[in-house]
Parts: sequence; structure tokens; C-alpha cells
Amino acid sequence: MRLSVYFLPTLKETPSEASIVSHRLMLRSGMIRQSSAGIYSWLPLGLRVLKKIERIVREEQDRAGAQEVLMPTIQPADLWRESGRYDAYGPEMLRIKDRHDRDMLYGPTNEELITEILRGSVKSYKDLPKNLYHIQWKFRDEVRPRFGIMRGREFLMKDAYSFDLDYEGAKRSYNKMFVAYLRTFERMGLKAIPMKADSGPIGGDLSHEFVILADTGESEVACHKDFLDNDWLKDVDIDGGLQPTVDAFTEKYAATDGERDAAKEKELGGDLVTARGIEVGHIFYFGTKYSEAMNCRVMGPDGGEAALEMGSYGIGVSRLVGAVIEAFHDDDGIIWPESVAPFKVGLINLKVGDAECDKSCENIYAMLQDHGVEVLYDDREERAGAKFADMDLIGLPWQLVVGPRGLKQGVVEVKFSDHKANTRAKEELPLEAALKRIMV
RNA sequence: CGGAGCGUGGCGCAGUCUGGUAGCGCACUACACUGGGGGUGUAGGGGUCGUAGGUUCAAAUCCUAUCGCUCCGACCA
Repeated sequence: MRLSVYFLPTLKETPSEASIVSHRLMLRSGMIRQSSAGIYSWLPLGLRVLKKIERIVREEQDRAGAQEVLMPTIQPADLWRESGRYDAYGPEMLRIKDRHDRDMLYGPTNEELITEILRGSVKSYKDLPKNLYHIQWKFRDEVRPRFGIMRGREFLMKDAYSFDLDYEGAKRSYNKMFVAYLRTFERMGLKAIPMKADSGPIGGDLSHEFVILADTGESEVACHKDFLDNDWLKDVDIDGGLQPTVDAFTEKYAATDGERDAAKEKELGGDLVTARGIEVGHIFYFGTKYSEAMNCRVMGPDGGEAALEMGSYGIGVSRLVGAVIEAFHDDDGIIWPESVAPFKVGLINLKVGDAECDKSCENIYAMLQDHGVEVLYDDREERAGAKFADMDLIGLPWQLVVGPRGLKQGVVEVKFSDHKANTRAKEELPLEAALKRIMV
């Protein structure tokens, strides 16, 4: 993509409405634009990141055996009356009426809808298990939206729903999602820690929030220090027995704000870590709560009818964009992990109009594209400083800087922004060597 | 929903107390100089001062209402 034609409205100054760093950087780097409180438009750069995150989530869901569907944003109120949640949900739910004066709502979640789909078409235990997910916009009319995209009213969420015949099956489904979540976040460069969460009226221990640690996180969390540098995800057989893996994660102490246990923390002593956290996912077993209420049953092997055992599994897809930025940035801008970066390489032509520079950049640009490398080529007639500042702001992993001075000496500058080390390192290399480094 | 604050050109702000017909920086346009970390100069363009009503000879400024947005708290992916 040529920057001269790309819609990338970067801001030198920070808009006054943004207080936290991810919100500031998303506005400044031209990723999003606010429409109204907690509701945003996604501009080209931001949308690219959103799509990358969405793709990772999708791939890991598919890998774990979940199947993608797409349910509507607008749902009929009657469905929610069946489960009793139409009245229970409160003003967070956006209620609307259609032209026939029918009660509708903009879905804040989809348990009712998915249960209705299943009850009409799943009749036998032989049809189980099933896990269906979709990635869809949700709306929750938060009293006080804040933190930009991290806590908007409209947000993109992956929600999966598992259906099993019995508790053992439900637990297997739960474990699959548990491991899939660890993988999903890891691929985004994030260290997500599964923390014991409120399991509601159902009880039990099958409810975990996945929290990433970031200094600017929204709440205080605590966990065993082993979580910070574990490697337990290796060699997991997702179709085989996941219980040992899940046990390895869940036997160590980790708790969100409301679930913390002072006695256990005291016991841990120096092994205890407290930090700020951002919740990016939540998995939850809730048994037959909806299947009973909505009459979603199958015939079991014993000839008796049973309500399905269900669980739901959410990932805040749009929130993750902000969470990644909270985790990876410096004073100059964002530092994207390559897996979610909007482009892999930023190519800077320091002197547009200079025959050598232009030729060299055009060659590099074409070559990278031929190799399937996503490259953003700054071919604008801007000052060098402006180009550097913009590139650092949008935070691509690799920058390739081509200028007349370097070309005379047969070198270009490679700048690697390392999200793990939180550094941006520059190095002058011959072009061939530079390309080699970038393309490995 | 309780508490606080803010709406003035695309962005950041001053002007409001003490009423006199709108200003600064950045960005934008043109030209020149410049050219490896947001450069300099000259000349320009752009604003019903959130909206509605009121007071007044005169309102960004005073009064009333209303809408929007932000921050702190309680609540949530």
C-alpha cells in the first residue's frame, strides 16, 4: 500500500477525550474515529488489525472443533422472555421496536438465539457434542463507556456455545476452549492468565476469566509468579486428554479482584505477583440454565429426555486491539507483535523525487509484495522527521529506510521494533542482507 | 446512576469573571529556501462560538432550558 493514497489520518496532538494510552494511540494513528460515546468507526489501519485478531481467533476456534455461524445483531424480545432475561437484563440492553411495534433488541449476547437454533434441529444424543461460535457486533448500553475501544458500548465479540449430553461432556468442551484460549492469546504475543472467576448461581469451578497483564489494566489481579514465564502449552494434544494441561494452569493461584483469597496469598509469600489486568476472555459452564428454560432437549441413550449441558465462551475481539496496545507501546507509539500488525514492513523513501531513491524503493516495494509481504510504502513528499514519526506511531515491526546517503554507501537502514523487549533497534545493512533479515 | 468538568475553524487551546461584533499554535493551500527525527519565510483559505429561547442599543461572554462529550466512583467482554 502506498501511503500517498492510503487513508491514514494521523494526529500530531492528542485529542482531549482520550486518557488511556491505547485510546490515545488509536486516535493518533488513525485507526478509529469516535462516532458517539462508546461507539467507533474503524478506519483502514485499525480495521486491518481488527481483522488479524479476528482471524487468529477464528483459526483457533476452528482448530478446537468449534464451527462458525453468524447470528443476527437484532433479536426478537420473545426469545428473551422465554429465558426470563428480557426483564432481568436491565437498561444495559438496547431495546427497540420495529414498525409493527414488536419488541426487538440489539443483542448483548446470544445464548437464547443459539439455544433456539439447536432445539429445533438437535434431537438425539448422537447429534452431540456441538460447539458453535460466531464473531459479531454486540451492544451493551454501558452507563459509562470509557477507555476508548476497550470498553465501548458497541463491540466485536467472539462467542461460542457448547452443547453436551452430560457434565463430563461439558467439561471436555470447556477444556477444549480453555486450551484454545491460551493458544489464541499467545499467538497475539499476549500472556493471558486464566483466573478463577465468579461461577454464578451454578457454582462449581468451571468459570475462568483470561486476563492479560498491563500496567494500565483496568483492575487489580493476583497470581502465582509461575504464570509469568511458563511454557506449559507445549505438546498439547487438543483432541486427546486436556485435563492435565488445564490442571497445570488451574492448580496455581490466580484470581481477579473480586475472587482474591487473602489466606492463600499470604501462603504464597514471595511467589505472589500482583498486577493490573485486562480481561480479554471469559469461559463459563452454566449447565441447563437455558436449555431447561427454553426446552432444548435430546433423547439420551437410555431412552430418556435430557436438557443439554451448555457453556459459553467469549473473547472481546475489538477490546483485544486496545489490550495489545496497552501491552506493547513506548513513548513514540505502538509496537505491534507481527501476528497482528497492520503491515509487516514500513518502507520509507527519504527523498521522493530522487531518481536513485525512487527506483530503489519501487524495486523493494514490488519485490516484497511479490513475496507476499504486507508493506506500507511511504512515498509521500514529507520531511524525513514526519515520516519517521508517523512510522513509529503506527508501530510496524519492520521499517526499511532508504535515503540518498545510505544508497551511496550501498546500505539501507533496518529498524526492528520488538514488542517483547519494548525496543526499537536500528541497523545499517546492505539491501540484500536487510531484505533477508526482514523476510525470515 | 451519584460527583466533577468541558463544548470557540480539522486538532490542541485563549477569550467568558468585567458584554462592544473572534484570536493563537498545529494542520491545510501557493511559492521560495530547505532536506536522515514533526524545518524556515512570505502570502492565503477556513469558525451560525453545541442548540433553542430570553435580557440588552449590542451576547462567545449575562439568564433559562436542552443536547453532546469527558473524567472520578458503583457496574461489565
